[in-house]
Amino acid sequence: MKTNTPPVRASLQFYNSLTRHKAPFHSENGRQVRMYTCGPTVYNFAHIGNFRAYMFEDVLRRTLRFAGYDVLQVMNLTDVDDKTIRGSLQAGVPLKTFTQPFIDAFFADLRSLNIEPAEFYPAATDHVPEMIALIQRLFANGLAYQSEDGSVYFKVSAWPSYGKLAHLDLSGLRAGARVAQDEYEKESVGDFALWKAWDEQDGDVAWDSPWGRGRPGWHIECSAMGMKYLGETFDLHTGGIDNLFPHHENELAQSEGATGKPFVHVWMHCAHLRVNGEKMSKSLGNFFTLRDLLARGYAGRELRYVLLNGHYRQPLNFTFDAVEAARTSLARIDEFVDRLRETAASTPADPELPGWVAEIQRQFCAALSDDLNVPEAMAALFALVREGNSAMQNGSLRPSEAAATLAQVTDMDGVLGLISFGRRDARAMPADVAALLEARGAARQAKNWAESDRLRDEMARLGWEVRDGKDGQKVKKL
RNA sequence: GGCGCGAUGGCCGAGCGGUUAGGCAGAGGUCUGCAAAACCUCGUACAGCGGUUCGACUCCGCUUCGCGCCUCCA
Repeated sequence: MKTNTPPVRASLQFYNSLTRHKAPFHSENGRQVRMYTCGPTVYNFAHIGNFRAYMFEDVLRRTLRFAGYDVLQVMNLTDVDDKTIRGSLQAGVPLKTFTQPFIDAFFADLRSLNIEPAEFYPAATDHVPEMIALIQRLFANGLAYQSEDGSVYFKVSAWPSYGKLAHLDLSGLRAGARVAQDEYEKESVGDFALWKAWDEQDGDVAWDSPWGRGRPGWHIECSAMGMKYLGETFDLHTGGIDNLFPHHENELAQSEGATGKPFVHVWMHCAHLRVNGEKMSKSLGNFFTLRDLLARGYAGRELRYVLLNGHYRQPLNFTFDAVEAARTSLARIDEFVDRLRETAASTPADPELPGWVAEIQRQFCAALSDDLNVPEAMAALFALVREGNSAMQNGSLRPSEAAATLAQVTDMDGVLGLISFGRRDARAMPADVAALLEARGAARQAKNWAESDRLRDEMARLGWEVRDGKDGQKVKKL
């Protein structure tokens, strides 16, 4: 069915970390948008702070699709670095054996949050040849050198635009507060590793390269894999704000240093998640993985709601109160959708939307188009809920209009991903509950309210809620 | 020290130079046998002090408090 989505495509605008301004978004390839999103380092279970970033990227992706674009998204899996190597050594298993369960867990977590899958999830260990090739190009351009220990570094001093993303200047870097003492083999403290020579702590994790055995640096993996799947120049690159420096700055320098072309048009960064107003940390006891929260009985969609409902460039405060509020809010939305369905029955949707629905839809689009203002988009959704309920209550919403409204809600949910996901199935009523329902109906007919209430309580004890409306009893699985 | 961000009613959380954000919680009401749901009404919120302005939560400055990055943490 064709929905009445206004053309937001022309009006999308995003804040670009590179320019520090909002600007209208244009893809390089017309209909297709190519985006690279920094993925997890798979040495552990991801925590909810990580998922705030992945949620932001999900909204971005869904908004682009909503606006009519085809999205080609890459999310890398960092499966070789200090932490993964350390973990595998401690566990006494090969690297891949160590990381695989965390990769599986990561995908399971994405599913429980209804985060749409990316098109590609390349693993670093599968792309070492591409990284080596890229480093060779940097050598050819005079931007890389090998130190005495065999490691290869990027020569920041040879790349004048270094610092343009993080807006840092090199003199500041040199005076940096944290200068590692063991970095003497670098020519300059600002230089970063492209290739790390093997040392004992790497165990058997090593690849052959023109510079001897070793392993790739962290930054080079994103450059190599981004280019492999998206080309040497692409539209969007996202990540958490803490990736901005040094990771993204380094990636940018490497990539443009190798190709001589612009690497990414728009860089977008998501602010941190806080928990009860504090930074999440193990010592504060407020460090939660997604699994921790699911185990506490919170549903994925409730957590999705919480993670979604803030502007991505603003720190978001995670509280358990907020999850409780999300639960109630979702119940209201669910209630509304059910009611629309009942009102619509199987009536075909009006081709014309009721005026007030069209207006709300317009606001919804405008909010998202303006640098992904999800809270405002949510406000529009709730305006629809309120006015829709009101119209259904006074009987002024015709079934065909209800059907059209439902189609709009479904359309909006393409971005929000809240409605058609994660609701407990309305399982078939067990025979005992059905019997109670029937008995209650009879009691009600006889105006035996005491018996009616008793049966309602009994059903509640079995996990079924019953409500009385104009057209009889309605049952819902709790 | 450098670069940057924030302080909104009980909680979460948008926003704008002058007109309601929204959600949750709370109070009252309508409906209902009751309950639930739904709808209606209700909060003199914009850290403090100055300034600009006819008018500032919204711009500027200062102060206080909090936060992020400054070599591998989303």
